[in-house]
Amino acid sequence: MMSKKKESIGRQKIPMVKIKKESHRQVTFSKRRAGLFKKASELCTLCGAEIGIIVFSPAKKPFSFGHPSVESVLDRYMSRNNMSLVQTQQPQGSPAASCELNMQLTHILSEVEEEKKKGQAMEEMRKESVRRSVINWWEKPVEEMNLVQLQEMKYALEELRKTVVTNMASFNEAKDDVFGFLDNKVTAPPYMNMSSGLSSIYYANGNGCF
Amino acid sequence: MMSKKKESIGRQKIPMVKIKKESHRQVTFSKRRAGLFKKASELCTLCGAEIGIIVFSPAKKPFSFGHPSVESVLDRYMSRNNMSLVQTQQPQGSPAASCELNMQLTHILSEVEEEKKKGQAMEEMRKESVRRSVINWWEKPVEEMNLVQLQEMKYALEELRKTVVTNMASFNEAKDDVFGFLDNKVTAPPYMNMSSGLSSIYYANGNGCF
DNA sequence: AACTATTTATAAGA
DNA sequence: TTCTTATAAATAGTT
Repeated sequence: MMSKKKESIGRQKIPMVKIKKESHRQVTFSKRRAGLFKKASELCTLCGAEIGIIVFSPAKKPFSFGHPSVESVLDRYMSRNNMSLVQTQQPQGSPAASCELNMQLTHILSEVEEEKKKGQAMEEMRKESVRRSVINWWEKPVEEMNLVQLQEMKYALEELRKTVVTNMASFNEAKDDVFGFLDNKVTAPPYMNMSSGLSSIYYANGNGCF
Repeated sequence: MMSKKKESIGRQKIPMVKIKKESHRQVTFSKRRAGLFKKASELCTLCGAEIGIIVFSPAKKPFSFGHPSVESVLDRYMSRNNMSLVQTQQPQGSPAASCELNMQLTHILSEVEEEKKKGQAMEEMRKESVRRSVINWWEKPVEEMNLVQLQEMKYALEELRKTVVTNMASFNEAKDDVFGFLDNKVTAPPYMNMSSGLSSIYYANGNGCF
């Protein structure tokens, strides 16, 4: 056994953007689809969950995973939604639309919140940068300029945070104003599922309204 | 130096059987569901796939993930399989208001998405910068790079703030609109077929919305 | 909700 | 496609 090191550079980090090269994308799709289905199957086994997954490849080919079966999961999902629509007789207005809009509003709110967190994280980063710069400012001539930049950024960040906080408040008011009346009528408060960070609209609900 | 031993035994291999302990199972469900949705979102981004996922927790709570939307993916899957979506007609309020609101929300959603992506990209850049800085800080003046990073970030943050402010304003308008039409108790003809998702173009409903 | 130590997933290369 | 390998990412157990 000789030392034939580095036979591979191993897994490398890749940017989270669409893979350009067709062949490469196809390979990645296959691998990751398999990985996704495996994760789903483990979730079913470990937690007793029921899962249905539909995947369309970039070439529009359909793949699916289901436990106990795709159909049972989809049926249940849809009947739940439809049941709720049938049972929930709303007096007037557009309750279904309201429910959906409310959910999307909630979704947006959570995203705004996420941005706020990011803003705060970046402020932390700024502080860190400042710290380092202050420690070394006498070493480099660019430091002074850097500090000016940092001050400007600090200002921008503080403004951003103010704005976000203010608007969050008005958003919440708006939400309550518009949809509050639903709460003491037929529908339960909409349930919002977690966000994973990519898709435009995905939500589930306990009251079947979407 | 001493102590500071094993603060954690780290991840351990677990048998692939249903987790007995209820609380433990619930925690694992949450963690792994999040992981599953993240994987799905990455598959969408990297490969341009379209994915719909329905998950029922052990407690029968539904969660879903969809890109571009659960409905569009399920609908496409079902039409391929000669299944029929049960579409229940819902009485609608002011179609014009709904349409307007939907457009507003679609617009806001897409902008928030865009900002979110920007934020993520920024975060990546920061990480990369930090990583390089840590490795080479004694070799090169990282100050310059940091300056560029900071300038870019400042610009991005200012843009974000503008967007947030703009969106808040337009949403508040939208809020007033929907509030008004709900209050009006409009009795509208129940011919309008409300689809589930903003991007579900499959359910043509004749009013040009969605 | 955060933190490690490990296991698991997977990007590259063959 | 399938296999290998080294590294990135997910997560089990703990606080």
